[in-house]
Amino acid sequence: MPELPEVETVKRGLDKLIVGKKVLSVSHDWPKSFPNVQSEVDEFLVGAIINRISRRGKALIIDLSTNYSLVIHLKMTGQLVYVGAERFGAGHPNDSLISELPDSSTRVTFVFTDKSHLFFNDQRKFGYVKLVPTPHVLELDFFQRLGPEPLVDSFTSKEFAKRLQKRKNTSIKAALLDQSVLAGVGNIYADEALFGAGVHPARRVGSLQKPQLERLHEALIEVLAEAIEKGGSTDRNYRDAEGKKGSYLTFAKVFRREGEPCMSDSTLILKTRVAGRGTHYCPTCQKPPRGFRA
DNA sequence: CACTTGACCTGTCCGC
DNA sequence: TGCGGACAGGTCAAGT
Repeated sequence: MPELPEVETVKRGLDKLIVGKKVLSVSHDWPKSFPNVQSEVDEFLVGAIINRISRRGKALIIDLSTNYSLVIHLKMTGQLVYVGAERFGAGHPNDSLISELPDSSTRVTFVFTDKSHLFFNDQRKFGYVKLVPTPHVLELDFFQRLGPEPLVDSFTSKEFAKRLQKRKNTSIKAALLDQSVLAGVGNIYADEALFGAGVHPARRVGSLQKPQLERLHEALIEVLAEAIEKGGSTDRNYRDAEGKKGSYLTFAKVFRREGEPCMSDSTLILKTRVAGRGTHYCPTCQKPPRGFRA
């Protein structure tokens, strides 16, 4: 479940690993994972040089020298793992997960001219890699709908409150998961930020007072920034560009911690369902709204 | 328009 | 042990 911190971690890894490389060949076997036709691949991807990597929300954008870009969404189980050329030479020692690739979840394989590889793995096939003319990337519906990046200065508490206006009658958790309110938050960081702010996930957006919104705004930024520092969260599938797990869940205060004592007051963490998602919270730090039953 | 639910997929876990 | 079904949760389409 790559969210903003995981995608940012992959982005930073790819910055170091593949920028400047030239694409030698590309193979793919699942149309939804790579919807472009072969002629586009031949013309705009094979032979292209990787110019620049960026992230917007949970999506990665890889700009190529052909004025095309690869738009990549990892959705639930996607991975982008780089494997250096030495692994494909003779007699090189095996190295953990990387020695297993490609595997049964590999959907797309990029080979660079120096023989290094980039694998797009995606067990559940929800994610995609698509080749789009660079000038049209941000015109894609996905990007058009996206709200602001939470980690830029212009994302103020005031901007946050304004964005929440159109979601007044839903739960705050559903609003945080709505990518048009802000970009990049998913199930893990929604729960963590709500705990950090002491706000119950089922609270109606319209019922929150300004100080609570300010605390939530602050908690969102804090949680996302700390998660990037820890290399993101690995629940099961997530890996960074070098095939390594993120360590944030070791530090998570509520996510996947049902039945454990709250770090703040030792009340047992509960798990319920809000906005159709598994939702974790401390019932005393995050006072449930009237009428809420777990 | 606001909001919720189901579909897209597959691996894992739980109960029988 | 085997097997069906629930579950995991990001986004879009379709529903109320």
